[in-house]
Formats: sequence, structure tokens, C-alpha cells
Amino acid sequence: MRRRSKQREVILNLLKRTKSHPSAEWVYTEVRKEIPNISLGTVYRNIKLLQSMGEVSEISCEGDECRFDGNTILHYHITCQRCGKIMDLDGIVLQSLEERVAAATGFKITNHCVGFKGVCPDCLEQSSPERYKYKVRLY
Amino acid sequence: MRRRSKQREVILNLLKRTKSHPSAEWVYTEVRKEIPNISLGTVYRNIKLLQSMGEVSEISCEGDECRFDGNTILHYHITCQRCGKIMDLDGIVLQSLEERVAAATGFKITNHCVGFKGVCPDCLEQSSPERYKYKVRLY
DNA sequence: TTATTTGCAAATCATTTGCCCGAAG
DNA sequence: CTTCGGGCAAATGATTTGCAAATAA
Repeated sequence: MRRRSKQREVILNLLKRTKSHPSAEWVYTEVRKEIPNISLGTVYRNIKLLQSMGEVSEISCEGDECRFDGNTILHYHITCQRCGKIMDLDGIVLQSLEERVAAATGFKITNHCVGFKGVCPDCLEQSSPERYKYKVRLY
Repeated sequence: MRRRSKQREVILNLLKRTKSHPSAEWVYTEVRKEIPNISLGTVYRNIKLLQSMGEVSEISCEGDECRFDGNTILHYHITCQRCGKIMDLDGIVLQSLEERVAAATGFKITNHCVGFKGVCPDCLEQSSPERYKYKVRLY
């Protein structure tokens, strides 16, 4: 069973109120204002843990396996931030947005993506610990 | 001025026809079937270069700085894959999608993002070389 | 007490870079 | 020729892990 720790609480609070995407290093620097001798390893461990619990929503949508090219049917994904499972979302496509955005910005657009992050039904049930095996990603 | 090289051509062709997001390591393995003594460094250099030229659209939307929480106004971004410039896209928000997707999948959704990738007008003009200073990201 | 979490340091992994050589123009 | 691009190996940077000590339940 999971124990609470001051370190984890401070990190969670920090992430909850942070507007931009913090780097692990930045989190480390900030948290040390409250817990001067916390170690970087602990910061990494807890970010990862909080992600796997679905507590952290500040993490980016990085890793959304989105892609688009002429041959492929465009579709979007939803990723479980705990077990890493990725499901396709069919029936939603925003292709027309590309043209609108190209016109508005002057960019040569190569692709776009839509991705959702969350915790899947299976993982919501089981509160089993330490299965967080995915890399810490904040960006 | 930029010279062509067999290595770059092979890598570009491979990326063009690859459906999933290849890792640099995977690209390396594949390319070695054609050019057995290519080095991993060359693979990295060329992927990066191709990205900065807007030739590669297979790269993911990673890094889209997307975020969402109650306090913040949700908005999307477009990123120049050459100079890294990020522009806000205002006036488009797909918030209602979250509820639809939650209902359809049973996920506890923590956030979603929409991102566009391309080459910005400034970079499209200047064909100047070697300003690609961003990390290689494939995912 | 006992299982979990920490701090620390060493290990690992991905990516980048320096240098000299071979090749494209 | 004269650069540019490549191979190789060493350097860097980020993240993870092993372990003994500290701490929550």
C-alpha cells in the first residue's frame, strides 16, 4: 500500500499550480526551496508515480503517436498515462483545420495531431503499486 | 550549399514509407540493410536535418506545449520544425471533445491537445544551412 | 516492527560533438 | 581542388537504479 510522504506532497502541489511545462530540473530547483536536501532521484521517482496515478495533468501530450500522411487514414489517440495503453479514436477528424491554420499563419503544414491523456478504466480500478514503467516526460 | 548524399536519401525514403513512429535506433537498423557501415551519428544528423527542411512529416507532434487545467485558457499551438518558433492559435477550442471521449472510452481524462507542425514563412524563405539546433525527436 | 520511501552515487541510455578522412561538385 | 558529409569514438545530458539509512503506518 502507498504511504504518503512530504516530498511527494510538495511535488504534487507544485505541479498542480504550475502553468507552464516544467522540466524535472526546474521542479527540483523549486522543491528545494521547501525541502532543501531533496534529491533529484526522488523528484523523478515521484513525478513518474504521480503520472501513473493520474494525479498530474500538467504533463504534455507528448508521445501521442500521431501521424499523418497521404496514405494513412488520419485518426487520433487516447493514452493511458499509467499502463501506456493506446486506443484509437475513430469517427473524429479535423482535417479541415489544417487548411484554415495554413491560411491564417502562412506555415507549410506537415501534420497535426489531437491526443487525449488520462487513466484507463482498468487502471482506475486496481490501485496496485509500482507498475509505472514509463519514462518521465514533462516537456 | 547542400550536397546530396546516399545516406540522407536512403533515410528520407525510409521515413517516407514508414507508417509507425520509428526510433532512431530502428531507423539505424533498417538503413544498415542498405548501407551496412552507416554510423548512428549519421542517422541522427540526417533526421535532424530533414526535420529542419520540412521533409519529414512522420515525426510526432511531441513538444506541443499543450496543457489544460481549470485555471488556464485552453489554446493550441503551431510549431516550426526548423527554428522551433511556437505560435498560439486562438479562436479554436475543442473542449467539448473531452466529455465525448470520456463517455465513449471510460477514461478519466486529464487533458488533451491539438498541435500543428510545419515550417514557418521565415524559414521557408531562407535556405540557409545548419541552423537546426533542436533535438532529434521521433517517438 | 516492517515495508516503503529517501538520499546519494554509480550506472545506463539516448543524443551530440570533435576530428580526420573520403567524396561530391 | 575545396568543402561538405560521414565514420568513429569520446563527451554530454537526462533519467534510472542499487543500496543502506530514515520514516510512515
